[in-house]
Amino acid sequence: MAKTTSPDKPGTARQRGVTMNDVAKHAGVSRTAVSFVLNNREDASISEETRVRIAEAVQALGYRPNAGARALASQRSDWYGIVTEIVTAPFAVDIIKGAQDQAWSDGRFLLIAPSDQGDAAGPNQGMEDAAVEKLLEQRVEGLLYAATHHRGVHVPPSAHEVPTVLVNCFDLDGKLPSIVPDERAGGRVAVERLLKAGHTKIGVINLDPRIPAAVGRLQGVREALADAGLELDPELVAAGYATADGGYDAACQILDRYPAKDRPTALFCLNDRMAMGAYDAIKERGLAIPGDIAVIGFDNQELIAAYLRPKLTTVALPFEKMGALGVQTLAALTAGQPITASQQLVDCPLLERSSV
Amino acid sequence: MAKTTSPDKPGTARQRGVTMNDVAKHAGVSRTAVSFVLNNREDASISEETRVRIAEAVQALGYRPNAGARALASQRSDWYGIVTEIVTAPFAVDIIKGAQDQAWSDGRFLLIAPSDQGDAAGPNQGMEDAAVEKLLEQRVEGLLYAATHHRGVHVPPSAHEVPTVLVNCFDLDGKLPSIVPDERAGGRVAVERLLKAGHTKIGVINLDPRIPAAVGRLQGVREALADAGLELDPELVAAGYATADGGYDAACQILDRYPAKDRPTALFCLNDRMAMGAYDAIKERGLAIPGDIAVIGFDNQELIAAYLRPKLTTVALPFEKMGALGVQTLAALTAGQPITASQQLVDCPLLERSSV
DNA sequence: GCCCGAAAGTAACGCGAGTTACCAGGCTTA
DNA sequence: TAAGCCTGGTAACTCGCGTTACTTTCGGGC
Repeated sequence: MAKTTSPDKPGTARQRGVTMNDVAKHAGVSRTAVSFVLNNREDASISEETRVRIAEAVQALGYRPNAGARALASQRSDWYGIVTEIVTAPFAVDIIKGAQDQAWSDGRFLLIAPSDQGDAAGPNQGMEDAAVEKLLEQRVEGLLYAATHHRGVHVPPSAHEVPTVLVNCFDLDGKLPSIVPDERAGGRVAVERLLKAGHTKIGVINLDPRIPAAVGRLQGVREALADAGLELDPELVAAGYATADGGYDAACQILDRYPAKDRPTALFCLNDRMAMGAYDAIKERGLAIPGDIAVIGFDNQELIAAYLRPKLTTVALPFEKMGALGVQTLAALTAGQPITASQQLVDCPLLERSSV
Repeated sequence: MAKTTSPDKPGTARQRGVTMNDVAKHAGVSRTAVSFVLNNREDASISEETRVRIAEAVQALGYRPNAGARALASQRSDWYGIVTEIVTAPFAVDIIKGAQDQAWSDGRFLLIAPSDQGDAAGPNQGMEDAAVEKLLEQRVEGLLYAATHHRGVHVPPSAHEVPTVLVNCFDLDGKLPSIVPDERAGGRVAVERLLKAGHTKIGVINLDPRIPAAVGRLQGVREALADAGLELDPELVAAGYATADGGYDAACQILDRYPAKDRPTALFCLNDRMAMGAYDAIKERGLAIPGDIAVIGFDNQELIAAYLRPKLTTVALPFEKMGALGVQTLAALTAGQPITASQQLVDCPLLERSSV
């Protein structure tokens, strides 16, 4: 048997990188000892002196552990995967940020894979399956599946091979745990804020009424009004495309439906883009915000809400928190907690700025 | 202390995963044969019949290669790493998207690591070093280093251990290749557009004049004017904070400096947020966009530019393209191309909307 | 003086692949 | 008929590291 190392061929500059073996040799101990020290295994007995020698050798050689090899040997990768359309349409990019931060501070890596989930059973299902497949090849210990818009989804079958958590969407097949914003409470807090400011005639600029966000938020609106002994007048609700133009049109409808003295004194826009349009409609009519009409938005799209003039008071979608919670939930699952189809609601806080 | 030995019995289906050995057994061949087939090695001779048998076994068993083990054995991970503050401040998130897409379609993974690069030699240099270190532990084959704002940076020393490319920033130590937007050409194209529309008196709302973006864009402005035989009148330039409020103030300054008939007929705002503020200043004065005053922005922040009313014509920062080009450059470097401190300029296209 | 147990390590195996060297048999060719 | 060559394939080594089982030394109790 040849000795452990084959002689390095002269020509090959093949920078092999320094391994635990090199450290061991340099410190005059066995590789096992190095491994013990590096992993802080208190159950193995290594003298303080040797410990120090090894640490010095690590320093001297600039040793850097090989995560892949470690994963292979220990059968755990410390990797999570996230597959998401957010990569392709970065509206809710904070989900990634939250997940990333949480994973990172837990000493894990988050592998990010793109997907083109169509709005329903995607036209591009293949890409998504491939993404999951790729992640599983990397032996991720768990999967996050995130959407840009709160909605129901079908998860690729192979995702069931490891613990999986849905973020900002929920499993239409009802098998996986999910984390979604508490739309209802969000709608409620917005209206409560307006009521508190003395507004009783509140216009609502609605989204497509079929999507979960609209359903939840509107229910919250009704609840808040009911608590104050009021009811939601259908005349005060207008729906439109989820754009600034849509918001402009809807605001015009509502505002022009009444003579000045009967006009609603506040508008609750179910997203910030629509609020942006509503601003224009209001200003065009020579009305002041919030003097004549108060406005509350939803989503807290920083670039809009924080830069509109006056700055927009809005309900924030807790993307970052949902991402973090996703990773935490995943950690619990991979630690052995049983998988259930539980749904965690995350609070949508009201951000007070200057439009109320 | 802990029972590390887990007989495969207990409740948790310790799903060992099927390996190449299993496939080999199932197909009645050696593991080597399987490896050859899976890697499509044309130099090894395997009969068509065996090939098929192996493929069937792979199917039947649902075999999935272990990327980590493959990386270990083949000494190549197919991973790139990107360390960036973009994760923490997602302004230029499209850089990640571009890089991710490119890497993905090249069959590689992009590991994303966060950093808190302060604006100068960061207060949080430690975090950044740690990020690079972590990526190197994963044995990434190359590094991307990206910033949210075009500027000079110092790269952590260990980044020099693998090919590294800077994106949207450049190496103050002048050793690494970088990819940055062509600010100068961007400024030029904006002004040329205004000139073409007949504007000759053009106000400029400037950024902090020391940053590379301002320097470059302003130079472009001068060039375009010079080509038309004009000069940049200092009176027409106002700087401000890079916010909507800053833009509002600066626009007021410029507009109120002149009587109505001498007023500039166009404003070039060096970023979209300032353009947002300028819009307000213009509208407040009862002027129409673009009828009385045309506006061009810079950055193409979708949420602003596409939703302002009228929609903002602006010069786009080519984040996505820079990200993609970063990965391409990295691929060339890891393929053996020598590392130089070359700087690639990426075009900033003008996006025509409705404000000119 | 002998046995025992803790302290301090070490040899050897396995993780899941890629890769090299080598072998068996059949067909050509001289 | 023997030497060579191609076809089809395999054993064995390697990658860097975790882990288990086993060895050696040494101090102390009886």
